Amino acid sequence: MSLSRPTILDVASRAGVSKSLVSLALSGSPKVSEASRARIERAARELGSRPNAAAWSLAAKKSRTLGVLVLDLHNPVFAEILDGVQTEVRKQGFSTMLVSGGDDPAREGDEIDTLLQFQIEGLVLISHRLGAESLRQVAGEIPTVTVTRDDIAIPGMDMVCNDDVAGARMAVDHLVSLGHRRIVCLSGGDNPVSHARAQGYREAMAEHGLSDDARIVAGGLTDTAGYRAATQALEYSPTALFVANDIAAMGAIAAVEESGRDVPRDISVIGYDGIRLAGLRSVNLTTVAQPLAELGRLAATRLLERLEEPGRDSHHDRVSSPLVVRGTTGPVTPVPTS
Amino acid sequence: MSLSRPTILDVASRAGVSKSLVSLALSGSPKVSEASRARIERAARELGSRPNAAAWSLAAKKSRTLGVLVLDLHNPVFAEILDGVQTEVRKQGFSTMLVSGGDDPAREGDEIDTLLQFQIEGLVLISHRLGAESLRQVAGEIPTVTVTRDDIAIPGMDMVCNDDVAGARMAVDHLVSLGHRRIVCLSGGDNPVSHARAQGYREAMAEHGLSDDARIVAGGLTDTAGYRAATQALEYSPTALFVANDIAAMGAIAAVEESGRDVPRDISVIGYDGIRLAGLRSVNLTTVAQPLAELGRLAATRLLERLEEPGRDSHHDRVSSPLVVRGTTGPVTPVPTS
DNA sequence: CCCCTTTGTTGGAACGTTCCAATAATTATG
DNA sequence: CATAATTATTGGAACGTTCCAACAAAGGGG
Repeated sequence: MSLSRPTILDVASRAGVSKSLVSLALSGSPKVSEASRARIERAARELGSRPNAAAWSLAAKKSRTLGVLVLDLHNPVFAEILDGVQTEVRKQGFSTMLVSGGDDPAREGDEIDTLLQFQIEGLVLISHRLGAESLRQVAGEIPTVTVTRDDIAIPGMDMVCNDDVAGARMAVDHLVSLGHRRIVCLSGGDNPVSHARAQGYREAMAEHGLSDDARIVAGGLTDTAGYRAATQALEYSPTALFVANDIAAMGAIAAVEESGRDVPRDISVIGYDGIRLAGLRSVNLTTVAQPLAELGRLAATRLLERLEEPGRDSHHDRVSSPLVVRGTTGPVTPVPTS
Repeated sequence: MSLSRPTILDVASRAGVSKSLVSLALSGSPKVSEASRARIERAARELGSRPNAAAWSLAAKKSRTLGVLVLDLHNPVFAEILDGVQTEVRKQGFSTMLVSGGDDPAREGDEIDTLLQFQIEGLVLISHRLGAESLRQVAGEIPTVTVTRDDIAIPGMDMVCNDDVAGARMAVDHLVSLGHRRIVCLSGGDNPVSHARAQGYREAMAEHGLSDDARIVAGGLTDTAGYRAATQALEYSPTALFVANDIAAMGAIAAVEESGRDVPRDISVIGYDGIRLAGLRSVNLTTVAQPLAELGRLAATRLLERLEEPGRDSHHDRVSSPLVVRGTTGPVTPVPTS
């Protein structure tokens, strides 16, 4: 309704002081007398004034706002990491401006541009879409932290991720300890994360002397990709599947069940990511659970630290992801299926 | 790195024109000669200048930014609506500033405040948390549209939602057409949306002369709530369950299966919302699918329309949600179970 | 009682834009 | 060719803050 909101000038005249004092009082400066402070606060409350963030940011030459780019909001992994970011950022008195790349690299660039226009002070990239070149360029312009990728090290850019290789090995170890040997890996396609997970699979298989049984089927990170890859994997008559992520694992389970086999009696399935969804009763997926919210929290912390101390060396955090055993993995059945 | 980014003054001096002309050129005014425009654009590109959104918003007295408040990002329903909002808003040249209420009413108020500080021009509320009073207050301050609730009509506030009563009736009709009579409703608890869905259930049961078979079990909108409610509902030995939302329906399915019954052979289950997740192969849930992205798109459209024409009457859109039949519903088994 | 500190308070200049009224350059008109 | 009309361009005043140097008022020490 009110076309022009009250400004600090309105507050000042109502409280009978200068605009400068209002500014001081509202920013909590100690050099304002109690009397004035009380009068100013009352006036501000009565007028319902709200500081204009645009003016603030212009004058103070900072925005106290962090930009967050998420690969695609539909994927629960990102939503969960995001939540950790937001909680921490908020706690430190910053705001976040969130944009979604909508799974489209071109749009991703645009969105970063928008964020920069808003004078964000730092950028959290929850996406592995950006190429090395763009990444380097962005990181050169603004303090940046990436989450979920550890393929590119750029000086001055921080990195937070889980140890995909170790996680994948843990998954395989678990399956082996249940007696499985014919374990097929449904890879997540051509991206850094999936490569690392496949690598961990290979290493663990070798370590258990199962290199000859190692089979990697090319898949993707989606439900349908998992379904297709699993269908194909069945030709190897495996007793267990290690799938690149939880969503794809769900697709894989569907494929296994449709083929008339039971999970986990005939075939065990293990995923990766630890999205909440995997914990739902009807899914009940065994998985390597990344501490998603913690990843987000850590990323925010690192970024805020760098804002304090811009020149510091880049930090590379690699947190470990525990194995969460649920209902889709079990001991290998003694009698072979056919 | 560069402490001070290039401004239009830098561009102006490089192009040998005044700052005003740069402003004109960059905003695409027709009264700039081709020659100057080309020079200015080149200079801007070379310097890598980016308009300062804060300054812009201050000078132009608008922000071209819309605020979006989401109840909780973890719930896929909201992410999917959000996606529709963002796509449309973006198309019209606006930016969005997203905040999440984190399922906490107090924080929700704070977040709206933050949004207002950023001088957002309009607000999209994807949440049914706010009470009538706060809602009225917010809507009085800024053009607002709510999505997914139709319980409170406030003059000047637009509303976009689906017809929950009709949707619920459709669900029941579907079950009845499959021969079901003992259909139990697992309600979603004490919130406007769940009330409407339960109401639709009651109406449809009455219409089919099944009022005596109507049973409503109090539940919630989460996985575990659905599980518990379903466990309780089994005492009525139903042949079908109508569950308040998809997530709860997934919990219900788990309960049914754990009790040794098969879905859909022994008991059919139908959900509500149409989240993508429900379409995953291993879930394959029959549901009343709200056009989630469309809801978001429509909300954005209405809000932008209102910005054009501030005084207009409030629009209440109630879109219809088609039934999507998948694998969790089937004909009632001819022979009674016990 | 004067000067020095301390404590509050103030006006004005910035910040990077837009917008407007005024000017300069160009073209059309009689 | 002078003048009017049009088209390009410009400087300056906003916008709502912060920040700083300067000032007023009040104590404290000699």
